Amino acid sequence: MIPATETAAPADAPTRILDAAEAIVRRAGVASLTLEAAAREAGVSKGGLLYHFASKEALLAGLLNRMAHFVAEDFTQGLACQPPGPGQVARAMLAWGLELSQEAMNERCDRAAAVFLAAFHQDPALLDPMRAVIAHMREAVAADGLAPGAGMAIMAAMDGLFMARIFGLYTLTDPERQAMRTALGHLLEPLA
Amino acid sequence: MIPATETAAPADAPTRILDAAEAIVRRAGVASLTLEAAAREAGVSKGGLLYHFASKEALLAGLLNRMAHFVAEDFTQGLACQPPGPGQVARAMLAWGLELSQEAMNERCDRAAAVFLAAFHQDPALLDPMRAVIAHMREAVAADGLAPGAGMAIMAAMDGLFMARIFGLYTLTDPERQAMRTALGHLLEPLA
DNA sequence: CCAACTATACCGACCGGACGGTTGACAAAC
DNA sequence: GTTTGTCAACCGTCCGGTCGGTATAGTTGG
Repeated sequence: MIPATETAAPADAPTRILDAAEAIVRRAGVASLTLEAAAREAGVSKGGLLYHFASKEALLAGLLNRMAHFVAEDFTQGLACQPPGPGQVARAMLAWGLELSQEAMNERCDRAAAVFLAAFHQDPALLDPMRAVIAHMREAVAADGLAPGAGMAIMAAMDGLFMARIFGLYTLTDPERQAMRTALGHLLEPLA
Repeated sequence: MIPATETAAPADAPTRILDAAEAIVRRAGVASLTLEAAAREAGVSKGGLLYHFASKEALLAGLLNRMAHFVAEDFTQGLACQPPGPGQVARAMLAWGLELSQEAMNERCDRAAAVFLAAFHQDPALLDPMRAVIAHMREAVAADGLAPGAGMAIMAAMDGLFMARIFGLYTLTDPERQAMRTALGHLLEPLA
């Protein structure tokens, strides 16, 4: 959704730097993200980068803040696509994790994963903004009007798929996704 | 289960080094794991460490192999505790993720997480032994005699809890654990 | 029995490179 | 003329890995 500020759009330097850092982590892993590399990829010098982000930690913090914002927006949007009523939140999560096209899902996962791991490696405390977003989601799940535990189970399952993708542990085939969708769908009924 | 080879037991050097590396990552994060630090904590010199593990990558590989072995064993043991029949694997996974004492669960999670993240940071390919173990689990789940998707949903949910703990995203309260256990329990019935 | 030799386990000084961050200069914008 | 954005050179540190050396325990030949 958010406009693709990349191709042929001369974004401002901070944005270009964030994009570059993200791209590096996605392409070559956390360990390859250095200030010099990010600066080069963003088309600025190292000094120029440090003008906008005073330290590597600041860079990662900026990256994660942007991501947390994006995730929160994504969640709200997904929620709006579901008809209201009990289980709305859970349905939105299922749609996010199992009904999205593989490409869309992979794009979101990989992007989030890159930022996530990079920030965590620098300092686990940098994840705080993300934790806040997730806490907000958990509240929404708790107030979803489903049998207690059902929503949390669905959320945890989607988190599990997310992790599996992050680390390349496994990916579901399309029939598997469908089957899991059906199974978890049973938890949506008010009293199962 | 596995005998605690730590306290007052002068294990052999390679084991001491692996323990030390693991402890460092758990205590101070991936970034703090240096060869010198690991060597010091293990009570050997850097040269001594490099005698047993020829490179940092070799050290991480050793760490992850040990962990993969431990996880596989843990899985087999948990399986043996469940009465046979359809859903045996899924029940074992539920027990692992939701019925274990908090302490036991945290211990396992933290230990795995530390090794996992350290290895991934060094080189994602180092996770291959772990991927093999997980592939084996997925096969077991697929042959569990449950409705298709149910077992995978349960496995994914446990993975999600694992990730949430790794990154300190959230932890379930005891009532929440109980509720999730109940909800996922519904998926164990042959045809829901 | 002993001397020579080898293998194993370990040590710690050192090297080279990389990386985060600093500094001083410079040009355009206001 | 000062603020803003950018640059390139430089510095200190840290870390992975190398290397020459040492001590102990076998092993072998005389």
